[in-house]
Amino acid sequence: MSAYGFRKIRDSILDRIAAGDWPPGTFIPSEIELAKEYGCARTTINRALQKLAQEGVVERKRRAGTRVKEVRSRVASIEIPIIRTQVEEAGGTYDHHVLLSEVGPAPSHIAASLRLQEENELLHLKTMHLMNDQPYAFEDRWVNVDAVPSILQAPLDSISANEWLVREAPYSDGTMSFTAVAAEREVAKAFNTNVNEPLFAVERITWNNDKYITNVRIFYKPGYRLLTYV
Amino acid sequence: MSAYGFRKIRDSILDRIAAGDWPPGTFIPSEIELAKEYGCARTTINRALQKLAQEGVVERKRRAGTRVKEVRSRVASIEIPIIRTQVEEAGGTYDHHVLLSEVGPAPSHIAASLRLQEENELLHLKTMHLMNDQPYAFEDRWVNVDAVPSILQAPLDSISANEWLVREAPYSDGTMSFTAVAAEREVAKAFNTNVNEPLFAVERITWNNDKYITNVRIFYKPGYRLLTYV
DNA sequence: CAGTGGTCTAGACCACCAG
DNA sequence: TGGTGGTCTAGACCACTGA
Repeated sequence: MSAYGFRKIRDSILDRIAAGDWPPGTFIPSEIELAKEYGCARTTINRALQKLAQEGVVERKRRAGTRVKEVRSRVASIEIPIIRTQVEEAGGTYDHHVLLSEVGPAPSHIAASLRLQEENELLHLKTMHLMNDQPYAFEDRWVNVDAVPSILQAPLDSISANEWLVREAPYSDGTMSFTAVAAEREVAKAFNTNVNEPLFAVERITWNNDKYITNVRIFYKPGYRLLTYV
Repeated sequence: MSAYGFRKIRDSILDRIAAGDWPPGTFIPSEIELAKEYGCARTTINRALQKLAQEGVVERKRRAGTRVKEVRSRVASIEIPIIRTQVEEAGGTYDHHVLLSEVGPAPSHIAASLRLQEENELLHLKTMHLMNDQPYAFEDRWVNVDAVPSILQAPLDSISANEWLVREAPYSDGTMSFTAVAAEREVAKAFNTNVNEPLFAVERITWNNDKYITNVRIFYKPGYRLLTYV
């Protein structure tokens, strides 16, 4: 429960919005008025309202004030942990097998996603992550060897490429997308399931300033569900 | 650019972490020390460090201090707009068709997800959302009539149930999850695709205090991709 | 117990922008 | 130009928890 301090005020204001005190599109009283009403410092009100703004409930503008959003966007914060952590926090034992590790030219769609002009050599990795010795997630990764040459010496049998890259390229920025895909033969076999089984997939592209580092697709086991905590 | 105030300090600390000043697993100086070093109030340092914690870069514990995370988790913020907004912002024209609208008892798994003890009557809606007259998303929704009795009089042909609920029954909380599912016959037909086609699905349950309002599953058209902006 | 982060206060200055 | 939110300050008290 968030029953103390600015959280309590945030909850209270949210309740009043939900109760219809301030219908969508209308303005909430100013921070100063609310501070008087709640008998607290303006800073505390400010913090509560900033939280509500971050959650997509209200919009705030200087001079104008704080307005209840007409259509409340749903903002979800999703934490994508390292798979090992994910497994261990679920109480399982983690392991992984490298199924493929070879250096070669990239297929055109991968090269395009990594903004590679020339025909760079990439490290192609396929890894199965296991939870309690059962298939958990299948990883298909391309690493730009130019950006991270030392990847070729990494002990990828004992540490996953993901964790290794996080250590070597901690500044990475990137994009992430989620899709549903049909299991191709190789992946289906790895999961011991049927071809065309729907799989939840995450695709990440990360770069460091202008250096594109890696493109990875992770296919989770059938039935996987990504939860969010609003 | 975030070149002023606590953001600048956040950036500076992040740079120093990346530069190796404080390797993963080690502790950052305390807020008081950093405040001295940066020549600002402790509150400002606190804010910068809280931001880094929220971003998954550091872990903070009372008494212990602030530690650089061994493995940096990826935190993504996902904004799920109203479907109409989603379509219109993509430059398309929006429309929707109500395929089913009936009141009746809930199947047990729906009743369970809405925490309904008795055999409440629920409004069951199936809606196809269109973009440029093409199927875009299929919505399967159950509404707790007890919590929102006026839903029965809503003009759901002209306004989608989603938008109507947002206006009439602001919610305070909810959960959201993402999965990949195989299209069942009805949905496949609605999308004019094959049975068992993988579809990206979002399930949302929302409530207001103790009143459970609605359970909705939205199946997006084949190939749909949810993007995040880190 | 002592030191850390979590939070609140009261006051201040500033950037912004609708009127 | 006045009122709004954005942010900072200096100080304070508290909750937690490692030693």
